[in-house]
Amino acid sequence: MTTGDTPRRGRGRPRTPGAEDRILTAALEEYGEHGWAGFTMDAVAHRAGVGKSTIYLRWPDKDSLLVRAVAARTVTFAGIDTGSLHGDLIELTVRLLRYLHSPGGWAAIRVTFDGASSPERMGDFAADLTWAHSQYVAEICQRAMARGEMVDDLPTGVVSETIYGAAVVNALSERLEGRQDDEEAIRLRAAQIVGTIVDGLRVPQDR
Amino acid sequence: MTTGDTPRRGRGRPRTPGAEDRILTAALEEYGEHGWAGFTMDAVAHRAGVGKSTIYLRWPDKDSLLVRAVAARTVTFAGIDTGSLHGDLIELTVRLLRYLHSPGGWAAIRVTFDGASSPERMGDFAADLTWAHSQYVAEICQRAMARGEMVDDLPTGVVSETIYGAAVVNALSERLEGRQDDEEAIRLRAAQIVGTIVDGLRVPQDR
Amino acid sequence: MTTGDTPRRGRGRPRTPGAEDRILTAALEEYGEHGWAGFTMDAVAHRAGVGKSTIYLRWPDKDSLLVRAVAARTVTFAGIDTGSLHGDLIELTVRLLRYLHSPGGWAAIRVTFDGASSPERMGDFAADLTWAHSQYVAEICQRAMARGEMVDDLPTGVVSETIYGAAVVNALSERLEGRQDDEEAIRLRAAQIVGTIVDGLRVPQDR
Amino acid sequence: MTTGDTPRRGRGRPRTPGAEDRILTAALEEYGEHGWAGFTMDAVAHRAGVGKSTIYLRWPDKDSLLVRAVAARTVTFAGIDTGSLHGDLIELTVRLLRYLHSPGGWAAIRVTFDGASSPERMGDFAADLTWAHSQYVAEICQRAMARGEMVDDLPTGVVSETIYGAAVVNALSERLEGRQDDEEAIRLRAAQIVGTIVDGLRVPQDR
DNA sequence: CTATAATCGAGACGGTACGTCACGTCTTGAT
DNA sequence: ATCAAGACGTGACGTACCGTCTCGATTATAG
Repeated sequence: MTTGDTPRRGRGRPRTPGAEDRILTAALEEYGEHGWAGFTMDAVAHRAGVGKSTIYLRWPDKDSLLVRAVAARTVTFAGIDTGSLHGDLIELTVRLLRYLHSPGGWAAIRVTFDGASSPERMGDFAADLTWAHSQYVAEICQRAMARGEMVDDLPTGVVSETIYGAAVVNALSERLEGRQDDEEAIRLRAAQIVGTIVDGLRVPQDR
Repeated sequence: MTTGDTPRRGRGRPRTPGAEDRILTAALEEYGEHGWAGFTMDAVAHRAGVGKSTIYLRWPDKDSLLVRAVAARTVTFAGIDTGSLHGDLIELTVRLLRYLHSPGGWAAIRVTFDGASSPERMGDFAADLTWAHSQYVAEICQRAMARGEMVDDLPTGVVSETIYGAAVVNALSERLEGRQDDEEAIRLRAAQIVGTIVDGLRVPQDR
Repeated sequence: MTTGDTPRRGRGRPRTPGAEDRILTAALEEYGEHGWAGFTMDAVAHRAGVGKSTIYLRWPDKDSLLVRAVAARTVTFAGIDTGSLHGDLIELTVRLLRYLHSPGGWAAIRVTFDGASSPERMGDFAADLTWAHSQYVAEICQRAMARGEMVDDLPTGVVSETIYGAAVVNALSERLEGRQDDEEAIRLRAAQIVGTIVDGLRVPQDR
Repeated sequence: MTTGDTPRRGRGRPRTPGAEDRILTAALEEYGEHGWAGFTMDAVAHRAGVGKSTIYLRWPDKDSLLVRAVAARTVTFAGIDTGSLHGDLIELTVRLLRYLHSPGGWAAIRVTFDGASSPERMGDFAADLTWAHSQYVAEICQRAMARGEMVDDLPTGVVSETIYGAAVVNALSERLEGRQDDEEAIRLRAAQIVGTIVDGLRVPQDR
């Protein structure tokens, strides 16, 4: 996920090992503190204790730096398997909400939407990220279908859209209302969202 | 929601009638084509065939212009009442998807997320918009609860988050995948989303 | 000699009248104080109380600015006519030495030599300046020839080369030795130079 | 005048024999082609087929390299003695013109004037060079005075300024006018310059 | 024959200035 | 009073070069 891949083939002074990380961290911090406006390459360089040239040696421009900074801090939600559809989705949603409520997660959201507007500049990060998210849900659903727990006449994409979407909008409204949701609030919201999706809104008629 | 408030009668040359509209249109077009970076006041002025002063006489800065341009194209989803929860939500979701897949709707999404990141500059619009969306769902849910059609131990905010979120992410993935959903695709997706929310994912056990 | 020629045809805000002068003055001062290294566009802009764009609106780059700054302060030596060859040349040489010993004159020398090395960048200033200098001498010589005061089998170019060259090298050695020639020293040197050229070095044999 | 001073025997890999020369040559060529601006250490290193460290092991900075490059190609005009003032000066002037019309001589002129502008960085070379030139003339003049051939109430500095200056300005105008003086043109000009200085401009009154 | 050490080509590094571009302000003459 | 045009001060952009540094490779002397 880093720029990496450089096999370091010898000739010339090698790139300073720590620099990559320090720059990405500085970038995320600056972005978090000042937003896109006020997100300055000079400030990032200064905060990372690095010259601008060192940054531009690694990333071609401001957009790319931010995208990579976000990508480098992307978390994975793979490997969830509690044994039940409800349990799996709860676990996934809790982790998702936790992430999206963090500065890095919010930055990922913004970069994703920016990326969808100008794919030539922000590259494939957005597509990769949303595809990864849809996969987590797909795996959970496939297991649930195999267990006969879940209807099988529904593309899993709808489920991932619904869960991912609910989490994104929840993070959005947290920011707009100036809330700071704690772990308890997150767990409650996850339960409500998953409950709606698994059990539906209809009043149970006979049970 | 218009520029308004300043009736601007009195002495002197009156403001050129068409200008307001041409500027807002030009702004949306530029934003749609080039994204936030590459969205230039000079370009907007040029495309609208207008001097920069004419713009700055009406809006204080770039953010405000963009917010107003988006707001001027905002649509309302009020007044839906088909008689059933399922019917209401389908109608709402169809309209929502149609809007968010349009250039103006996509711009509204982006402005909303930008606004949440820098509320001091353009936060009010985002808050107003999301609040309005949550109200449409709230009204529908309250009527459904009164009819006994829907569980009443769930805050309506969860429902609006889920529907609005699913629609937003659907618009996002349409762009990322380069799709161009037609009316049929939209109706199908709306049915799937609302089905999931109203009926849930569980296999009906006895019916 | 200024950038000028702009007939100021109306449309748009006119260029700030004083700016041109303030920038040229600031440029010469910065150049005089810090030399070519340490001659910074930002510093010139700051000293002139002007933005960099205002400078780049008028001159395409650093070289051009310096050339024009020097050119704008170029002095003329036209109109010398004391009635005798000796008197004319003394007057010319005194003025020339005075000028070349001043900061502006020294800057003119440097720009001239730079210009001869890269004519595509420094343009025609160097050629114009040396041509003008040769003309002053040519006029003086032609009058002297007409009066029968001077040999007429010699191109006047040699005379101007000799006088201009002596003055340039005199200014050079003043700087290298850290001298600060006063008016008296200048007049003495002028007399010696012109004496050498008019009367020659040979011992007068019979007079 | 070479890099010298450090005999550099002892252990370790000895300095590559040809490097010194290749670097100085490359430096003069780059300087000649692009002038001071556009005279780049990287370009010199590349043209000499050498790493930058190899250059910086020998000279502390750009100024020093250039000064040394010029100094290494400096020619001497010592040992002229034809028996007459006129003959000596002709010989000196011819050699001087030949040198100053060559790339190395022109570079020496430029370095001299640059050095006079920032003596702390490269002043010594300029002072040494001009002092050497004045000595050649001084010797010639002293012999001429001893022979009673030349007036003795004139400091020899004036003569050297005049001759050196005329040669410098002649080289300048050759470049400005795009001429390429051949040996014949040089001899003619030398004769004219020396004639002016030895015999003066006055019409011989009785002969 | 091995250890030590200076030099080499390559090129990344922190810094500083370049020339460009956009923002939001301003100043003009015209409407 | 508003308009189109466009110059203004400010400040970030991405590039280029300086002089330093770090690397692995090379080439000598010293033990």
